[in-house]
Amino acid sequence: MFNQDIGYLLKRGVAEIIVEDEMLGLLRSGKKLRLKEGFDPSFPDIHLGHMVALRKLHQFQELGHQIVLIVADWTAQIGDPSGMSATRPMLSIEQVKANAETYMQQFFKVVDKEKTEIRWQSEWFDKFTLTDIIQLTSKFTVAQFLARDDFSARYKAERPIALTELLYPLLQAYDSVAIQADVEFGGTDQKFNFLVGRELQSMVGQPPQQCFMVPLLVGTDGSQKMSKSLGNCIGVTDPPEEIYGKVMSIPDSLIMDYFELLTDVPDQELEEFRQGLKDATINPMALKKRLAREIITQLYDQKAATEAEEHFTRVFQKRELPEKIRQVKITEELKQRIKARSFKEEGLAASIREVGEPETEELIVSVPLLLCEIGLAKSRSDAKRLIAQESVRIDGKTIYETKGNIKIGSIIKVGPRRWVQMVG
RNA sequence: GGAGGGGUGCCGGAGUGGUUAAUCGGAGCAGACUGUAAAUCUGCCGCCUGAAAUGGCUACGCAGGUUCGAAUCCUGCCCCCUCCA
Repeated sequence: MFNQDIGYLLKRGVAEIIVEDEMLGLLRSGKKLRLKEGFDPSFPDIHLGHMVALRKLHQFQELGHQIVLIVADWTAQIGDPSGMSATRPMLSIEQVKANAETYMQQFFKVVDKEKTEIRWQSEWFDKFTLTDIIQLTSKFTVAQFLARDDFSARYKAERPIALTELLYPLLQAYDSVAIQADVEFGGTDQKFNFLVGRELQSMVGQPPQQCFMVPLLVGTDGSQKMSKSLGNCIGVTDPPEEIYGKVMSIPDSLIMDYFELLTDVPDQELEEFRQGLKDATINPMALKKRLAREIITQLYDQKAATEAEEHFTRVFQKRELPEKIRQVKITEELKQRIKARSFKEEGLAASIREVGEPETEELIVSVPLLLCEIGLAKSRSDAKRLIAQESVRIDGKTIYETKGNIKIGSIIKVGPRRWVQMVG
């Protein structure tokens, strides 16, 4: 049983472990391991891509090991050299704290707070002196760093590499020394940084950490790794319906990866899925529904998953109205703004009329203006385009011109998934 | 210190005096098809005015200038990259 657990732990959803034998030895030794996970407080939002490693951490926790979460408040100022932006604005201390707070709320959706130790880089780096930095940097060579994939790629492509970026792996490595990490967790893109940590630890006489790397989850676009800046991610705090919808929109080719990395559906069952997909006895859509339920159940609960599924079926498969629609109040202020900015010509001004009781009040409005005011269009030009494309519906009727009637209770729909209901 | 290359719309990247709100690709949006999959096809894709045709404004690192007219020419400035030292 124990061996089975370990096998699952070290195989399912794992890209690479350095050094696997040592890792196995550590697990068998019965020692309570210190599992390192760092995060950059510039990006406090966790998405499913991060969740892969966090799920692993949780599994280790269940076996009694200790997570050490590091708030990388120093390296955040450098920026991880994973090719994107080299420079980024320095965050204020308050901002860092607020972001750390946000991060942890999401982090503890997946891992057990009770078994987590939280450490800040500033605990050790605030005290760092130039001497310390010189000592640290003197241990490595430029050639070693240029060996790293993205450094060498950028170097060859004659793209800039900031000196501070070279410092990034060193600082991250020092974290491992500071907390005496036994294992560091992350995506395969962290391999270089992890290895520097290993090396540094052995230089200072600590047992080198194991590097536990999970595959990078491909985002909803089906081609690039999930990342917030690419806009292809599913956030762990996204509302259930949204997670459901986004999962349904992933390409079929990703289904099995998602199952493997993000759920506990047993390997054997996954094999059946694979086979079923292969000989087309399973509808991929059905699998995605299952997947969406699994994920939402983990992040919320079963009830939320069921509701999200009902919502999806109703709104997107049957094309009915959602049960909850964002409501916008028709305030005096809104009316004034609509009046002030539309139909300035005398003849038309009169057409803004009130019919009968306030309850049945009907307004003739400039639809582009209205869409802007209630946040369904970015600008009036944008709104006009949407109308021209016949994607604006008021109470089920497609709008073809810029004039339209609304009343209390009117439902305005733009495109396939944006609704607003006007309320009094 | 010297030499060379470059800064264009969300991103990549054309354009080197006018017909350029700026070729093209990607992303995005809308639509057809569908399983909110893929593939494919169509349209849109700066802001404001107008029902629309139209019109106006803002935009090609920044500031000036030349010109009837500039992203494109001139001057100054800022920033980035590579190479040599």
